[in-house]
Formats: sequence, structure tokens, C-alpha cells
Amino acid sequence: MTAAPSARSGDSTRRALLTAAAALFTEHGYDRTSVRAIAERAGVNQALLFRYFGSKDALYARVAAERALTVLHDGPPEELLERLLRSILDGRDGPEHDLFGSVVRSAGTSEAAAAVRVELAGAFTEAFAAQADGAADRADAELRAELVLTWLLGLSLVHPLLPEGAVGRAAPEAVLGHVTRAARTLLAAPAGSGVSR
Amino acid sequence: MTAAPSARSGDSTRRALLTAAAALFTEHGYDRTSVRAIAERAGVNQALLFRYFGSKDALYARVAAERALTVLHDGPPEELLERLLRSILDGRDGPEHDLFGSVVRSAGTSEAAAAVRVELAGAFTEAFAAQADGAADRADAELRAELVLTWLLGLSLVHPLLPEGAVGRAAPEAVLGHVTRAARTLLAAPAGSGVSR
DNA sequence: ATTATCTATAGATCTATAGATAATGC
DNA sequence: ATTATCTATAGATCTATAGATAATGC
Repeated sequence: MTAAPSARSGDSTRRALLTAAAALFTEHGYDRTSVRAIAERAGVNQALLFRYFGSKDALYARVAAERALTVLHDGPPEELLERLLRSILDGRDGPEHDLFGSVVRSAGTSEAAAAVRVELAGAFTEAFAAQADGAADRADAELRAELVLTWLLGLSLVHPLLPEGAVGRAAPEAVLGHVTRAARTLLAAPAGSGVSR
Repeated sequence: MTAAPSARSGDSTRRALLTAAAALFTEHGYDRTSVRAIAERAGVNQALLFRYFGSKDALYARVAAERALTVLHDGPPEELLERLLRSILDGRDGPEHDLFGSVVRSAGTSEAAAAVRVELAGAFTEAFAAQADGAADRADAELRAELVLTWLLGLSLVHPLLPEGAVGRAAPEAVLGHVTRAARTLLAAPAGSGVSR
């Protein structure tokens, strides 16, 4: 409504590229996604990707940064875990909407991704740590929070990889129940509550 | 001692390629590892890789299959979880020895990897499921077992990716304690022990 | 006149193969 | 004579850029 798309439609081209890139990076990871494929999916000439974003790496950084924190602030923090789990398990919009999938499947690849990854991990860990008990031992609370995050990333990785696995076959509610229960126990457990043995 | 290496040393060349490939695939994943890099690390001409294994994909399959089940049967099943955790967290031999790392970082890439992945997941899930309570609901026990496996895969992914994260900074024993405690609780929990809310 | 888009291509990979060379086993 | 190794290269990518073309804003 306000700032109308400039000239011909540079803005919508930009957006088309971002959307296409988000889908392809998430589904296939950074390496297996070519700039040509992104441009084709966006219905846009391949050279424009470089005009608008400079490089494939920079485009990835934009995609990741843009999507990252929306989910984090998309609802009350107490429901964050459940929200993330549903977005991973649902899969009805296809794997291209899985938030963490993008990060996971672009692991050691994009340079810019590294920075985004660290920032993302920090934000989510903090969110979980805020719900953890153990004000006495802040470091341990963060550790337990990051372990929850780690679990979610593992799920993002495994779920589309093993569609015939136990998680794939189970009802989402069952998975959700087990994970939330275990995660809650983990977060609630104070540090020195008895060693493994 | 028995069957001596044939001709010049075709056998040790083969082995050198396998070792180099294992290290590089694990550390950088399938896509980011080139056959030239493997050959160079093995101190071997690049064409020999194709002579001995046919293709990069086939080589990956051999590597994965060969390492996969050794860890599984490397000790008593009750200690499997701890053994895996230590191999992930230790990192003193460098990331190239992390068993799961290879699988994780070669996610959607190698064709042959897909089959190996399914087999691997099945074997480990079964091993964990055997330790789970809930003979009444076999499917649920398998689900909980696969969730534990998922967590380990997530850790394999995250640990080298966030060296400055909470898990990276924490003492291995602390991580080990939290994960084993939570995993044990998860495996022990019978199916219908009360819903999340 | 400005700015989006397209064409064409450089330059650097990467996997894989064909065929020559060299070292062993007989 | 057989079999391991090496040279050279085909053919298919892939990212990125330079420069031409075409559509708008004034």
C-alpha cells in the first residue's frame, strides 16, 4: 500500500527469489541448490540473483536471517517448544517450510550461514533457558536448553530422512507427547540431582 | 599374515582410500568432499578410486557400511548410549572419527547413503528399543528408541557446528549426565503415563 | 534517462574414462 | 603376461560478470 514496487517490479523479483531460495535451501541444503534452480523456480533470470543479492552466500544469509526469528516471536514462549515440534512434524506444507531444516541441511557450507547459526542457536537457547529451573546454575540451565534445541535439530534432520521410521509412522501427537515430557523433565531438573549410576 | 597383499599393493591402496574417504566424508560431508581430495589424502592417484570402487557414491556406501555396525557391537548394549555419547563429545581424535557425523553431514546426497541410513537407523533403534520398557506397546517403544537416536544425531550435528555453544563449553561429563538421565527416563516411561497438559 | 532484465560467456570446479606406462609374477 | 598406476582429457556442472536490450518515469 505505502511504498509501491519500484520501476517495473524489482521488488517482487527480489521477493520471488527469496521465497524460491528459502524453499530450495530448506529442502535440499545449500550445496545441492544451484542459483540456476533458484532463479528458475522464481521465474526470474539467473543474473538478477547476483544483481540483487551479490552472491549465493549472501542470499542464503538473507533467507536464514529473515525466517529465523519470526517463529521465535510467533507466540507465547511457553508454547515455543510445541510450536517448533509441530512445524517439524507436520510436514503437510512439505519439507520446504521446516524452519530448522534449512540450518541443518546447510551445515558446514555457507560462510554467512555460520554467523546466522550462532545467532539463531543463541536466541533459541536463551528462550528455552528462560523456562528452565536452576537460577543457581545459569550455565547448566543453558546447557540443558541447548540440549533441547539439539534434539529439535536432530528431529528436523531425521524426520524427512526416514519417512518409514518409527517417528515417521507414529502419530504426531505421540511424538509430541514424548518429546515435550522429556524436555520438560530435562529443563526442570536441577543440576546435581544424582549422577547417572 | 594369511592372504598377503596382491601384486604391488592394490590392497593397501584400497585401504588408504577407504580411510581417507571415511575421514573426509565424516568431516565435510559427501558434497563437500571431492574424489581428488580423497585421493590426495590417501597419497594415491585419483583414477584408482574409480578403478577400485567404481564411483564416489559406491565408495561412500562402502565407508558407511564398514564403520556403521562396528560401534554397535563394540561392547555391552547397556553401555551403547554412553559409548556413542562419548564418541560424539570427545572430539579429541577430531571430527573425522565421529561415527554419526558422516551420516548426518551427507544427508540428502549420496544415493547409496539412503539405503545405509535406513539400515543403520533400524539397527540402532532396535538396540535402544531392547532396553525400553513397554512390552505392551512395541511400536511406542520403538518410537521412544528412535527419539533417543534422533537426539544423538542432533548432537553429532550441533557439537562441531557450535564449538562455543553451551554444549561445547560444558564438561563432557555434564552433558553425558543430562542426556543419559533424560534418555533413560524416556525409555523407561510407559506409553500412556499422562498427557502433556 | 534510468533501471530492470536478458544474452553470452569466462573461469573454475567436479566426476569419470580411455589409453599409455611401469612394476611385479611366472 | 598380468596388473597397478599415471597422464590427459572429456563432458557436465556451477558461480559470477560484462555488456546489450527493453521497459518504465520524467
